Amino acid sequence: MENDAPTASKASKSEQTRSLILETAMRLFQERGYDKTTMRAIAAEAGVSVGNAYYYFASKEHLIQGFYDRVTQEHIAATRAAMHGRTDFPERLQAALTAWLDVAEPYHGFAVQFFRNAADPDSPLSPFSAESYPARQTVVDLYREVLAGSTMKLDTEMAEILPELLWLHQMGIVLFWVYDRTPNSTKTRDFVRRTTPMVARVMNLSRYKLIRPLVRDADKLVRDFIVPEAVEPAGHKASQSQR
Amino acid sequence: MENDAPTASKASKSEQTRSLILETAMRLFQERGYDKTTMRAIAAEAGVSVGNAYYYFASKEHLIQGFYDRVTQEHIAATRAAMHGRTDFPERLQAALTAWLDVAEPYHGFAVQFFRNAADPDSPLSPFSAESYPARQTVVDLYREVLAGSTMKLDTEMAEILPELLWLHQMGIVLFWVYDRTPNSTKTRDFVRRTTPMVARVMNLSRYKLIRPLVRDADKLVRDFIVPEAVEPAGHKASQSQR
DNA sequence: CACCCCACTTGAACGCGTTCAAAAGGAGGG
DNA sequence: CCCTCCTTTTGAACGCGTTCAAGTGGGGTG
Repeated sequence: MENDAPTASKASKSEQTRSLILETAMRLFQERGYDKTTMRAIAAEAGVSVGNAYYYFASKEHLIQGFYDRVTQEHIAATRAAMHGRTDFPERLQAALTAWLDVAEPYHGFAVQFFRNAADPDSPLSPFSAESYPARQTVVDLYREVLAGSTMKLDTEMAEILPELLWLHQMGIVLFWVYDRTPNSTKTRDFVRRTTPMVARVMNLSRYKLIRPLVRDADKLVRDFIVPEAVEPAGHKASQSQR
Repeated sequence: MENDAPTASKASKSEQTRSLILETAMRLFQERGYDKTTMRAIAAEAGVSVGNAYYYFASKEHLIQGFYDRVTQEHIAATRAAMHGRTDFPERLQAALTAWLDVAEPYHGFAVQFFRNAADPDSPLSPFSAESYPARQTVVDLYREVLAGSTMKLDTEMAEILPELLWLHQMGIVLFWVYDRTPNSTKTRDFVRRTTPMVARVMNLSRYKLIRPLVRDADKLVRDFIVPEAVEPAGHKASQSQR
């Protein structure tokens, strides 16, 4: 995750321990769910002490960041594969969203915990937090790609903020998914299938005279309130414990 | 919350204890925040035992339901007062949203904690849960009122689902508010001020031929996926303990 | 009055996430 | 070889939400 530069040629002892704990945690979360996996159990299973786990991860929640990063990486790869050769925008968008559902499905059980954090602005895990800005930007870029590779025509004004909006749209889908208890998230998949063409139609409409002023206002609104200007630079980095 | 019907003419001893605990909890939550208020502290301050608190409230979270109900009641009253005499839809909508912000402001500090828990579909406190269906419906009815009292014209099809959508819209605003750290939630208030007329414009547009099919699809989508048909009746009542 | 029943109350105990002072390595420097 | 200074590791201990077996008390019944 972090760069580790200084020494290490392949994988310092420290780095090994760290990922051993992370892997163990991820496995147990998947096997027993988040709540039923205790820090003691993770430590025991990994063959270290509880305190050691806390040396590498500031809290139990921070272990989830591992899940988040992993899902994001797989999501991007899967989306690129699924979009390959397609230029129809709705198809590409649907590919991206369906890919997310495929990748995240195994974690559905404890994804709830993830979303709990989303509602807490103080949590570094919140998708809106400064700490997760890089991860967020990665996904925004993915949607930029979804858009760029399509034949969809829209004015530059719109094109600029759209990736951000599509990311927000994905967050909405994820919220829907978290609440969805149907097997294999069938309901969410249907929702996506029916929602995607509508999104495309709204985007098309945005070129009509009638709607233009509304679009312009919406654009300005998003710029003023939603998209952060570069995010405050100042020190954080304090994501880990370091006494 | 529960009905208590059987005996009690004015306020059975039981009912007194119950509300004593609730009032104490609400006060401490406000004074110290949710996390820093311990169940032991609540019990001590109320002059009862911890176990007794758990006799009346299944969990610490359940105490928050009190906050939720109170805010809802005040919100409805404040909105009616603010809308009085106005028939312009955007004005009425803005009145409703601003009223919420006014009423909820004192609790901003621990509303975060509340929303954290609310994001959990398993929690009875979730705004989407079956348990909070009545409370939700109360607010949906409020928005029905906002709409009905306005001069805004829209076809019946639209008018039917719109209250639900406006409730959803309010949820979005609340999410925004939770993240807003400006004094007196100025940013959220600006957001509402600028957002409200746009909502009205979208609603107006919905009558144009060009957009009609889109609206029809959206309507169907909402009916199929969002608005629950009376909420499943069956078990899973098992969310809480009850000896 | 004695008895029972049951709504109500108690507080010790449990399991959890988290903290922290202290120990153990281990890599240089003398 | 020892001393020093970090990084890493340990596990007991703390405070919390929650549970539960054991009371307590008052009203109805015989």
